[in-house]
Amino acid sequence: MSTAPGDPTDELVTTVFARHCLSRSTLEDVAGKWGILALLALRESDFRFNALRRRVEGVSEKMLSQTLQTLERDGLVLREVRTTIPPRVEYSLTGLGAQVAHRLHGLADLLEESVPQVTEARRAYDARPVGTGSDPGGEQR
Amino acid sequence: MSTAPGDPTDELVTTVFARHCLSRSTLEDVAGKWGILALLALRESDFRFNALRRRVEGVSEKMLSQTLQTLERDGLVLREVRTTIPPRVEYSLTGLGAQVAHRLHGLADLLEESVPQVTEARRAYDARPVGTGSDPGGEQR
DNA sequence: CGGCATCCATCTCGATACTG
DNA sequence: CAGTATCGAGATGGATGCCG
Repeated sequence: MSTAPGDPTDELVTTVFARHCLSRSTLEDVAGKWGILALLALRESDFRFNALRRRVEGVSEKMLSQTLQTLERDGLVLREVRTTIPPRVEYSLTGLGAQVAHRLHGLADLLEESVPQVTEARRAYDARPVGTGSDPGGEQR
Repeated sequence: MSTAPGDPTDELVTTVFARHCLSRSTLEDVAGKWGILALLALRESDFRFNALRRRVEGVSEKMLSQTLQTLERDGLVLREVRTTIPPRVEYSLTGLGAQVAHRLHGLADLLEESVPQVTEARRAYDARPVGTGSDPGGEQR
C-alpha cells in the first residue's frame, strides 16, 4: 500500500519521499541552501574558488567549500587542482551535474518570472487579519 | 561587471545570486529541506495535514506546518479550512505551485534515474586515498 | 590562492507537551 | 485533527590562524 487510495497514479514513482533513499539525500545535497546557487553559477562558466565565492553572494568560505565537496562527492561537480604557487583550483560541472543544473535553471527561471505574483501573494497573505473564514462545507458529522 | 569575463552569456539573467532578491528567497522557501517534498506530494493529490505528514517521511509536525505556511504565503499552496469537529484542512497546489512542482518533479525524476551513477561517484570519492594528483599544467608563473 | 581546523554566536530543527 | 509553545541538540556561519 505504497500509493494513496484514489491516487491518480501519474508516472511519479520515485522514492524521494522515503527517509533513507539515496535520491532523497542527493536531493538535499543539491537543494541545500547553497547547492542550487553553486550549480547555477557553474552552469554559466567554470570558476575558481574565490571567483565562485564572489558570484554566489553571501556564502561563506566554509559553506562554499563544504557545499562543493558534497557536490563533488555526488559526482555533480568536478574539481581540478593545480598545485602551483599560488594554487589554482577550477570547478566545473560533470555531465550529470549539467543535467541537474539545467533543471534548476528552469526552476530559477520560473521563479524569476513569477516575482510579481509572489510579491502580490505575500502582500495579500501578510495583510489578512486572522481567521480568513474559508468554511464552505458545514458537515459537522 | 556583473558577468564574468569570457562568459558565454546564455539567457540566464536571473538575480537569484543576489543576496536580497525575492526570487532567491522564494527559491530557498521552495528548495528548503521540506519544501520540495511537500510540493511533490501535493502534485500527486490534495492532502490533509496528517496524511501529508505521513506521505513525507521524517517531517515533524512543526516543520511541515512551517513549510506549508511559507509556501502558502508565497502563493504556491492553497489551504482550505473546515472548522468542523474534528477540524479538516485541505492543502493543494495553486497554478503557480503546480508549475513549480512540475519542475521539481523533473529534477526528482532525474535524480532517481541517476541513483546508480551517484552511488558509484560516492564510492569512488570515499575510496580515494588523499592527493588525487590532478596536476596537468606546471605553469609556475 | 585555496583551502582546513578551531572557537564561538546564532539559528534551525525535532521531540515533547499543550490548546482549540 | 490540526495545529502552537517550549526547550535542548545540532547545524550554520563568522572570525581567526595555519599550511601548501
